[in-house]
Amino acid sequence: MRFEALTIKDIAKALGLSTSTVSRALRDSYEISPETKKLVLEYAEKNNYHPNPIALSLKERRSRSIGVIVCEIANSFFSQTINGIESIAYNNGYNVIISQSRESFDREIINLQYLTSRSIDGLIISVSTETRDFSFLKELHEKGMPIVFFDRIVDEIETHKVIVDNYKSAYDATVHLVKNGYQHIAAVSNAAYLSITKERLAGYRAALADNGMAVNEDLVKHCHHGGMILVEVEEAVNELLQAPEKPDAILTTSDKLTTGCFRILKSKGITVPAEMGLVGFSNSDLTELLDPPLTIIKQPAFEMGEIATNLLLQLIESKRPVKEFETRVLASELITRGSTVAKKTKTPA
Amino acid sequence: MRFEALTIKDIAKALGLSTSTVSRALRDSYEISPETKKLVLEYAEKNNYHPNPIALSLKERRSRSIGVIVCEIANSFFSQTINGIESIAYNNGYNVIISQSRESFDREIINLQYLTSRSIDGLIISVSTETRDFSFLKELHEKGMPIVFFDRIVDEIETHKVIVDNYKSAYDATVHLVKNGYQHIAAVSNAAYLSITKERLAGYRAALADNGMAVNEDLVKHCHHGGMILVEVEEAVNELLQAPEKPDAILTTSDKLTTGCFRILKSKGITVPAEMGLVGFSNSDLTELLDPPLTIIKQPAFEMGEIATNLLLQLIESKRPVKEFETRVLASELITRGSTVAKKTKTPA
DNA sequence: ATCGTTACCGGGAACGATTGCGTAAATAAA
DNA sequence: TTTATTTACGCAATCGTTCCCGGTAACGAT
Repeated sequence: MRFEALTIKDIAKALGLSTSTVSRALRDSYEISPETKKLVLEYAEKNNYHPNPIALSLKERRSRSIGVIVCEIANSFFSQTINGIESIAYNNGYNVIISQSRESFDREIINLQYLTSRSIDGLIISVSTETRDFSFLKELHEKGMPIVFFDRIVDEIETHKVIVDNYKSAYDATVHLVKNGYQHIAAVSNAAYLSITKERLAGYRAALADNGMAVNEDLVKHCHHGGMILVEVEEAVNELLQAPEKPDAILTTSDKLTTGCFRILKSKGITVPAEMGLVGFSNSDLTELLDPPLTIIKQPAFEMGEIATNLLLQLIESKRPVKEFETRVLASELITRGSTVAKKTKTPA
Repeated sequence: MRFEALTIKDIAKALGLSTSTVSRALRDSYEISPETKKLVLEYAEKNNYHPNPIALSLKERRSRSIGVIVCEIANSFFSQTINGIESIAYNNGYNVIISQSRESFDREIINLQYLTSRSIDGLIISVSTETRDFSFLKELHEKGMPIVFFDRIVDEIETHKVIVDNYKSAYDATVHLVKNGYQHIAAVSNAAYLSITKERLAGYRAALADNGMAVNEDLVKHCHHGGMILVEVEEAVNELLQAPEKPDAILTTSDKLTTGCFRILKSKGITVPAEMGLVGFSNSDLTELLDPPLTIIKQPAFEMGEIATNLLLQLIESKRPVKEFETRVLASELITRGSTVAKKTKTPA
């Protein structure tokens, strides 16, 4: 069952005017007399008229809605980003339609097809951990769909992108570990081909090298489901513990991996930070309350969502095809807490 | 700029048929010859035809999208619920359009107006903590908009609702505190008029009464922003600590309040569970890793989202006005952990 | 030869809105 | 008074789709 909304036609009939006149009166056209305008406007106001957005969409060939694809909503980083996206979209009269890939490539494609068939005006996406084939996205982009990437971006596609300085973030976090006396620093990261993985591990490796420490590839682990499956993280940690050169600290490169590693270490009775230092990317506001409080790399997720949306709207509302694209690189924040105060130094209370 | 999609008209022109024939062929109508069907279908397939959903919406007077209003996406309970909503909506070919009220009544109304003007087919909502006036929702409902409430429901409006057994949940949690030797149990809750507040506090009070403990209203605090503002929680805790009868345990009635209280207690150096027991509603998966691990009441958020969506779709797709409404009451889960092992009993390792 | 059926297909009106164009009346200019 | 201009409005096309009406063949039955 549906409730019938008032249409322009109803107003026209009620007032003995044509629909064109009503339409023009509502849009305050110069060719309508003030009296008629007043009449129409008052009637519309009184009867709570709202233009049918679907009819408008059909006419204007735009839906005023943007699609968002993330791997998971219930993840602090992504939900904070969506928060930012929603706030900007909202202020500009756009809807936000959300889909989850759940880290599955197939599902990402289906979502993509679905969203585009629902005629969204633009897309904001952080690709799934499985996504190695970008042909669908590329095709979409070439057809003219405005796309903005954030977090896990796609180098092959030229468009606006929003990320943090992944290299520097990981570099600084690794240096922080080194400064705190850790000698054998491992990394637990996502799939190797992901942009964030490449950049973050590059920072990690550079930091080690710059501090005269050898990079031991045995100490770099990849979780192909990005920590969605805890067992995967457990295996990674187990392998690290059995490595010839057992690490004394771990750098994790995403939210789920950080809390996942912490969870595993705790369950194994490995003390943090004494036996194992831990620093990782995380946007959860509860890491501070953990035991020990976690040293984290926090991304400006909300702001990233805002920027991505502004860039997308710019793309959507541009009259001519945009050729100049920018990659916004934001600074992350290294919040040092208990999980990395170890070895040599002890922070004074 | 837009990319032009293939329309039924294009197919008709290319194949020398009328649009009606093409339309019918695509919908496998009996009055189209097998040959023509094959021709059309193959052409459509080859050129990747997709019916324009906006045109369909206009014709069918439905948008195949549902609106969701929650106070905040970046909240574990709500993001998990949205997860459930999205999964069911997705499987039924519906979009999910999300808005946040940020616990503000005004913003909730604006979102409501916006969503309905965008012609959603139905609405799933958990009202904001400020919402006392339901006339807008009521009017919407009377106009025929399918609505399903979850979590913070509205008694005055007769429609489907999805909640947990708030009374029992709070009752059991309180009894748990009593059993663990706590004598003076306080409650930190949301605004008094919220459904969840009333039900949960009723359970709390009943549990105290049933165990021969007096209900001291000084020990019941209300946070009118639902814990969104930490200061508010801090004030509540301060008042509790200065109460004539100082409490030795706190029951918190929502996610933000639980972690908020914990944060405040920790910052004040009040040890949990020794000086103060703590149990609260929470859906965060990190509470287990806190120090001490938190005893929580966990709601089946994902499932709640699923059920709410199924009920809504049922409402939307019903041929005649639905008169029989149900309130699904789900069981919550009391997960006992360190934050409530106190006084008398000590759990053996 | 005429009629009724069946099988196929097209015309055109919706759905709700915008907008280019035409035009009547009123006013101004010649 | 005649002509030009302005004012104020309506007609109809358009967006992409569906679906109610037709309509026209071909064919068998009378």
